[in-house]
Amino acid sequence: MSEDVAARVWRGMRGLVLERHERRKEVCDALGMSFIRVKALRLLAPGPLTLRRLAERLATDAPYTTIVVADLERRGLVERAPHPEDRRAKIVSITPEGVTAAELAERILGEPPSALLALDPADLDALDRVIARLLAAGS
Amino acid sequence: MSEDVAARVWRGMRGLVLERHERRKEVCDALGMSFIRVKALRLLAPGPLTLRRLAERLATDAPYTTIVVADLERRGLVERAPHPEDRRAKIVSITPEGVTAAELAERILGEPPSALLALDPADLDALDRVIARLLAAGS
DNA sequence: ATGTACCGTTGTAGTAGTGCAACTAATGAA
DNA sequence: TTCATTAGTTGCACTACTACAACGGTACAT
Repeated sequence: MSEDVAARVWRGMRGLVLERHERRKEVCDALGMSFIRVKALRLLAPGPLTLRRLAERLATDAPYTTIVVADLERRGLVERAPHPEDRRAKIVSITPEGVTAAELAERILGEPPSALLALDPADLDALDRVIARLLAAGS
Repeated sequence: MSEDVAARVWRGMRGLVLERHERRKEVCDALGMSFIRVKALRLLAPGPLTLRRLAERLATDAPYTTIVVADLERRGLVERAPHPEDRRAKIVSITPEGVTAAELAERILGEPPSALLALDPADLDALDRVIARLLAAGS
């Protein structure tokens, strides 16, 4: 049954990501901040967002996002500026220091498990191809 | 560079598991308990553990594990019994009601994303084979 | 202009989880 | 026996996060 295979694959992927290679604590220790702040920083790395949009991406509400952003701003990692077209909104953008921190986070979180690095190149390519398809599919 | 491929694959897997298909909230709502309790239940499903061992598996300390287990016991989902050989220790085991709850959690967490179910059977098999190898490798 | 809706902020209250200290009971070694 | 160690528990203090209410400033349609 291919549903069983899918279930086994899914369990396997979850196990790899969530149990064997959870780097949450490591990255929080390295950056000296809570995980939601790391997440915010990574979300802002590609480009500025309004606070509201950031809140959505963080799956939290605006009030808490204000606190997170204020803290990151205090650390000099992000900046808040009024939105040029909508003066109600503010755009939150990452600073050079923030980029450095975000890159460190990416390096820690993105470091592939050794098993993945040790994988046979053909297997790795197969994995790469299929994962790309999964990501391309909407959900 | 195969390291780049590995990094891309790893990022993809993390994205799938952590961003696109995070079921934490869903399972907590369904079971009416915090995620660490769900985790404890799932850890106890295969067989009893001492409280200390459970604490290790939960990556938390003994005092908090006591609280979690006491709460699960109040709900009738686990039981505490004195260890037959070491009267300092207690063995925590899951009840039939606990098994039912754990199965529900497994069903929610283990439900593969639709993209995985829609995958070409050959791709799915390839994925299955490689994931199995990754899991077989220690880390 | 006016009513409605939206954005960010402040505040408040509650839950979840972490970390540490101290205690009892039990084990095991000297 | 005595002593160090371990298992579980209780308690406390703290951080992180969630959820909601309310407010001022702004946008926009009518």
